[in-house]
Amino acid sequence: MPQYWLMKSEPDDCSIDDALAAPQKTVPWTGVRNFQARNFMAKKMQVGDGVLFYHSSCPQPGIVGVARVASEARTDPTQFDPKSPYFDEASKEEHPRWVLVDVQALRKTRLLGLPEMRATPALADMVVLRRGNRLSITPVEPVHWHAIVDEMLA
DNA sequence: GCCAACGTTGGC
DNA sequence: GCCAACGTTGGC
Repeated sequence: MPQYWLMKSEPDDCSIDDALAAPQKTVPWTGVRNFQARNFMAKKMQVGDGVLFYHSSCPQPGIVGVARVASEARTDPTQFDPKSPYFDEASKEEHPRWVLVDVQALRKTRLLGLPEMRATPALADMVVLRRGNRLSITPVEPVHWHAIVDEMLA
């Protein structure tokens, strides 16, 4: 069964346009430093899963594209790089703490902004809309995936 | 810049 | 194992 995910990226760091411009339209999803989000990648994601590409921490937060999980989880090399903002001193090479998956952008969509998401009854109980949610990766129910993707790709 | 909300750390 | 302090996320 395919599963669906919403993945947040700061567009200053990696926007949907950046992902589409990358080789094979594929970018390594570096920098996840939250155990719950990590566990989604390490234990739940499968190649081919659908991804809603979300821009966060920007003037117009919201869904901006559709992507797919393009690799199994593997070690995130930035945790070992002292010059990286994602460096984790406590993570040892023989026991890496953080993983990433590759994400392949499929296409850009119109902006489905956060206010519009909140105003859409069919999306009311999406995990990402729950009060106080800060997870950078959240599972998406099939009903929500289809409500969004069917309309945006129509 | 502010602040709500949540995660992590560390003392006990 | 509890919980206060601190740090981070992310919308506004």
